[in-house]
Amino acid sequence: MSNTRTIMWFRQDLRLQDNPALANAVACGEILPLYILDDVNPGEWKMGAASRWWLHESLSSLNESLGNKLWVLKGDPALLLPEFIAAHAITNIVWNRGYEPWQVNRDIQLKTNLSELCAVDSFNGAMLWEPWTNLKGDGTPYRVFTPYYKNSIKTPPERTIVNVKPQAIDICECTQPANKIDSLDLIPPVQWHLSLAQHWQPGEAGAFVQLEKFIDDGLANYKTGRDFPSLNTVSRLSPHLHFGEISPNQVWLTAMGQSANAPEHEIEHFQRELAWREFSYYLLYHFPSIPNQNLHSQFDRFPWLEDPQSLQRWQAGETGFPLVDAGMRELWQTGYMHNRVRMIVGSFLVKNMLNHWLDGARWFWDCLVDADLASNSAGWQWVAGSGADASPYFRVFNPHTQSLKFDGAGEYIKKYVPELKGLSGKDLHDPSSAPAIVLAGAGITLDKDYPRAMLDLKQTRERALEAYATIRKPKIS
DNA sequence: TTTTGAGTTGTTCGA
DNA sequence: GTCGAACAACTCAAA
Repeated sequence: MSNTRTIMWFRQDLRLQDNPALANAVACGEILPLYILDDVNPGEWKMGAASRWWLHESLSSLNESLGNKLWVLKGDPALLLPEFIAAHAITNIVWNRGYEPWQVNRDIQLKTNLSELCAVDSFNGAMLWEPWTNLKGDGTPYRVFTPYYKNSIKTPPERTIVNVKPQAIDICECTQPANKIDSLDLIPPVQWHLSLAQHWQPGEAGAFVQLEKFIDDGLANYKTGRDFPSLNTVSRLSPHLHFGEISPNQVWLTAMGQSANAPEHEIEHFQRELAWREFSYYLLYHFPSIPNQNLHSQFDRFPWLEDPQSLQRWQAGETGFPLVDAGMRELWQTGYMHNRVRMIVGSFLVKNMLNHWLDGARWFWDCLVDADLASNSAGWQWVAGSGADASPYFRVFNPHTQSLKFDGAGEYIKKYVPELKGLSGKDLHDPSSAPAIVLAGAGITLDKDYPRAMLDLKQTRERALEAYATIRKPKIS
């Protein structure tokens, strides 16, 4: 019988299965499972409102899986942990690594300091390939996805045995307050989160339900189906992955094992999308300033406009462009937005409105249940054109064209912008241009029941192209 | 060092 | 209605 007592420090790995740090801790002997809500170190990017709701639910679920023995603290781990280690006769502490800049810095420091008090070990629980692997021949990081991906898949993800949870976890019996998770104050005072609860099942079990659902309904038609927001063809695993309720290894290997149920190229396409998540983490790790600064510095000179009123209309889903508004309202109501629609509302904000991408990133950060510093930063910079593998300057999404192409029947629009359900065809996608008699028949008065289009697409597109031209590097003659 | 080909997700215009 | 080219120039990766 060993005399170890190991802190299993849960962070973004709120699961029992395929959890390397947990497996290691359990193998050593008695464990003390702990979560610390750290609002000190993340600075500006501390968790947003939707994420907090999710975290509350996910911690509750994890706590239940651990027989109600999860410890919960709030504050700076650098201050809390030494005291905690001493108070509970701890011999070891383990965790799975994080990759956000503030986490990396915090953990390096912690590892040094805690090593004087007990044994410390960290593991890879969140990545198929950790960011310091897969460098170019010259030792510098990739900035383009395709070569990064091609190089990455030469090495299969390290773990091949997943979906296993440790048997017979020996958990330290310590008394703690009954309402421990509530004490973190993760639930907003406004009852806004109630609508989130209708759409999601946070926690490890919920993650598996979602994975199965995707395998059954989405994977076989993933490549094309993923473009249509009214279809249930995307995985919707992002929040589960963000909080580590399921690991990318588990998802990757499960998908790979479906060749009897889905064509190979569909599976591969999904794996590519998982790799985009990896690439975002990779970029954030190697270019830690991307949450706030343009990866391509010529964008520092970009003539952004500041117009709080327009920004507010975009946020509220009252731009007068049905697909944009549907997306922004989906975000508000469900804490999520379909991928294609994210690109469209992003392009609208950044290119048609000429609003700085950071405002979009901040709004998403607060509203998304899958808010992830890596994916959010990389995604917004991609849309703006300032990031890696960026969208070319001339790619300005036309919300009407996109709407007709990807929500032709308007199912998605009608779901989130129900005041337009009396319209159909072209009029539904562009109510501002609909004949008066059609609008009257549908019971819509523009600017009363639904806003008139807040800008002119053609004119703002040209304005955007001009703005992009101003930051071109001067030609050497 | 130089060269070559490629680079997630689009739109518009003119034939 | 359909189709291909143009939309800049640059940077990246690899040979």
